[in-house]
Amino acid sequence: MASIRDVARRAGVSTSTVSRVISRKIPVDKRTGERVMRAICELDYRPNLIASGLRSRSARSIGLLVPRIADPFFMQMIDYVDRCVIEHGFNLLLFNTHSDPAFEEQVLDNLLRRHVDGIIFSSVSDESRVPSLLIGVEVPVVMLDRVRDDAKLMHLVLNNRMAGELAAEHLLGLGHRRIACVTGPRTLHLCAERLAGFSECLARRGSPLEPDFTIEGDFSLDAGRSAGERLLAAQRRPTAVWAQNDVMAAGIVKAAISAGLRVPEDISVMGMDDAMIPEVVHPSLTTIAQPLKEMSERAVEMILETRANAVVDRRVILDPSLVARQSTGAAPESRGGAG
Amino acid sequence: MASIRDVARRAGVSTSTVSRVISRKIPVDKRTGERVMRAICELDYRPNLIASGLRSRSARSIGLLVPRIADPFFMQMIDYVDRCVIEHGFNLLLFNTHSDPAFEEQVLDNLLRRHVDGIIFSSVSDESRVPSLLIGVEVPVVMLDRVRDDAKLMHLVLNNRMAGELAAEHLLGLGHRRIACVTGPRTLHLCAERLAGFSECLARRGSPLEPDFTIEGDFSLDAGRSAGERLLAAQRRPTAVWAQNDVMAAGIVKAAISAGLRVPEDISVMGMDDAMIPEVVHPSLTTIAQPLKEMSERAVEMILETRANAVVDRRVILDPSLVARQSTGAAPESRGGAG
DNA sequence: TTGTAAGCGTTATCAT
DNA sequence: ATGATAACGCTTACAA
Repeated sequence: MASIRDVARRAGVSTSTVSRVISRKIPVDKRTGERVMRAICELDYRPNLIASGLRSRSARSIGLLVPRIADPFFMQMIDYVDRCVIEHGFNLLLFNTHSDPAFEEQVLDNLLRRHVDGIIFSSVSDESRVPSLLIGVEVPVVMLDRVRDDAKLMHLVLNNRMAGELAAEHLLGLGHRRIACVTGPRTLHLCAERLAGFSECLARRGSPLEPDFTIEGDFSLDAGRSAGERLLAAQRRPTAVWAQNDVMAAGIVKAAISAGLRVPEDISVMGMDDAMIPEVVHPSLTTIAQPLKEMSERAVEMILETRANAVVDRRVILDPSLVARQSTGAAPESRGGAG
Repeated sequence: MASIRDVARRAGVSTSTVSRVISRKIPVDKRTGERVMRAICELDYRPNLIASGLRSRSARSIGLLVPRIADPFFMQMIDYVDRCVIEHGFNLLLFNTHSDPAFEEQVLDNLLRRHVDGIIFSSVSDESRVPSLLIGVEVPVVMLDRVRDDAKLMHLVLNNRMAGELAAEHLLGLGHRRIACVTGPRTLHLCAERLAGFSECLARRGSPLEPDFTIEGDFSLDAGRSAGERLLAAQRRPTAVWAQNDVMAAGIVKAAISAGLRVPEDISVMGMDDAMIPEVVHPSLTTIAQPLKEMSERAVEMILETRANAVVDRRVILDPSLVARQSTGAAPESRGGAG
């Protein structure tokens, strides 16, 4: 493959001139510039980004760490981050941490060896040592949805408490009083926050969450399904359920329909995330949407701005929003006779 | 950050010795080896993969090109490829071609500049010039699901004709005779193959596909939904539909249920791919599964073996399989009275 | 077994 | 505006 020397030789200039033509940061005489460009084309020359990365200390790539690739939410995130990263002339290095602290550390090591220009880190395990390992590092890091206040790292978090409140308000507004919640792993701060917002809002409005009506899941379809089955088996079953992600909500819907119930006529179900799942299932899921596009873009921008020594907010909080679809409706009691 | 020189200095050896200790390909005296390791730990030294990549001409990374990241099928593929790549000590560079030939070429250029160790390329557009551009290249390339016979490139394809046959056999076996098919973009060879297998099998068994009963879609939920609506509006509607991916099948299910039909009692629906969607919707989708795990692993192995100068099959064909779930059942005619 | 030294293909610095 | 030259941090002949 042709190198910058071959181009220089062919164009009758030095390698520095070729480099200048390519980077187009430093002015070059128009005629020599054209000669160089011609040589580049004739030789089908492609600058070697590895070499360039070594010398300029930037391989123009961003590392994205997610706990799970095969997940609708993270898949959307990967897509958005990728678009944004490409737009800025960078590439995406993708790492799956498998929600495993040990794996995370190994992956991090790898990442640092590759000298990426920035790291976007979405962990779903609050015990990870990685954030602390990340503090000394010279590359910009943005943590997504983590709260442990390592003020040294940039943070981009969702207002998870508000997510719970929005869900509660929506269901209360439809007349529901017997409301259940299927949470994610309770050890996750973000799940606890969502639940707190949800239950506090219910309590404030006079319909406190019953202990039997909060079930912990692991964000999987099966967790949703079995939580649904348990809730429906209760003597006085709930008329509405909020699941802390859409996949579990889909599981609950399956459990309900399998049990001969109609959604939302007999029971309302809502989810969270608003990535892919809600439209695919029937009835379409009402959900709490995360501003995933904005989150992804902000993360990339925070990194790029830090790199450029711009002044950057070190902590950004974004608001979720309600997206009403078909899976929630008026409470049975408020439509027909008393429950 | 500490470099190999710092380590060498601290351990009182040369940089080559340090390099040997790290690569552990060349024997090193046990005692010096330990001294070096200690120095590495003390300095928290991490070999720079950019520098190593430049010198050794291998950055230990594999490039994966997919037409769409935010898609259940490709998401699964990305996950499997990543696992396999990591297992072999490589990293994944992900590229979204957006099913756009122009974008593909730009992305390819980028890929070549990065001197990846191999390229796995899954395109969903047969007109792309990329494969021809790829022929001269010195890095191993594996094409997924492309048929245009550039014998210069390695291929890994699904037996798409068999996929159509399996679908037809399944529905015929359940007693269906009025059967429809919602295809992907007809310009794609793989879609044409699936349809050919499907319709030839039906014709062979005396239930040829009616022209009105094949509808072209674009693999999207909306395409499935509107195709479903059109099919259900027909005077004599089909009793079974095969969609060439699961997302469109989900759209058809939604159309059917919205029209007041039961699945599968009134109409059977089946999909293809078997990635994420079939379990999430209700009823769970019967589908034609692609052996995605095997495909992904084979692709990575083909690259690694080529790199190691092993003899490699240049063309691998894998078989799909039927996964029966709840969305298909006996034809209405064959259960109750005649249609 | 270990050290020396020459690159890998760029870019950055300093001249001119 | 352009050229010579020295890095960047590592690997790898080759020599010892």
